[in-house]
Amino acid sequence: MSRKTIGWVAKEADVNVQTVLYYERRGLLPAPSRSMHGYRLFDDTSVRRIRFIKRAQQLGFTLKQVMALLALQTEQDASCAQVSSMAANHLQEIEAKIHDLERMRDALMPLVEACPKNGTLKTCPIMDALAGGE
Amino acid sequence: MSRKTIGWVAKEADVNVQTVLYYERRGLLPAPSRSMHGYRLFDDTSVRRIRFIKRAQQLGFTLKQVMALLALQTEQDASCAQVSSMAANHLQEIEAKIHDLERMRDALMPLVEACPKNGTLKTCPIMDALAGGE
DNA sequence: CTAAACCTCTGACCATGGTATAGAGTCAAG
DNA sequence: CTTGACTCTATACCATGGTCAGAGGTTTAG
Repeated sequence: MSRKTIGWVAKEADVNVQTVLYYERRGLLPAPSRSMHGYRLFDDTSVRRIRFIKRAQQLGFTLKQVMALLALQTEQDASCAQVSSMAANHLQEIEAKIHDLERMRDALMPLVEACPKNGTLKTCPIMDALAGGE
Repeated sequence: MSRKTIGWVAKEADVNVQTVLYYERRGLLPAPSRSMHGYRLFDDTSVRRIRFIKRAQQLGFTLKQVMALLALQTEQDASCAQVSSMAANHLQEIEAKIHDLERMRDALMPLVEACPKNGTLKTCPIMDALAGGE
């Protein structure tokens, strides 16, 4: 397979050219080889790597965490347990965020329901709660 | 009640002095009056305002949204319905975020559970999923 | 009187995940 | 040979919610 330009990778991986450059800057993609005139030369391992990043992002991993996952991927003695541990940690963070949001929802929902929606601010239970109920 | 310094407000409202300045820069707090020597002079309406901001933040409102709420608060003809509408919108956003996170959790959890935690990366279901299962 | 402790101001910096812009060089089709 | 599309580098910008640094003025206790 002949080596392709950055535009090709971007299209294949369905990201912006700038994003590929950004990932390279961030160290998520290795510095690619270059053509005579300094053009980056990629192949489909780069495309697969970007897709890996995107899938990890869909699972809520930050680029920093993805970087750690990618680092494991290239270590030959990396174990499944390390990946699992990172994923389990991340899962806990996700659950914590869910709980935070649920707490917000549970605080806000009764206020919205209690709001008559026709009065002034003085009788608004939402504003009242925000003002501290004083 | 005598007017106090920024340090006093910060302490009363349990925020950083810098944060008070930041809120003023962002327009969440009005430009305070000044002493002879240019020092900001506050009273407890400022403290109450910062506490309002903090409570709204706890409900997940961004500073931009808080600004809108505060703007309503000072309009005399603002209605409860406007507040309610903002809150209801925000509630929907919260629920959307919860669903996103739940989707992540539901994708990640079976992978973590399926992971034997003792193999190499080649047999790791998590890595496999991230690599696209190819 | 002096030194510490507080206050002021502006502007830059942190992480996050990119996007945009400018000026210059290169490549391929017509 | 020209034109348009692509690439290069470097830098700046977006929102978010602050935090920090530096240079200076003020206040207060000893």
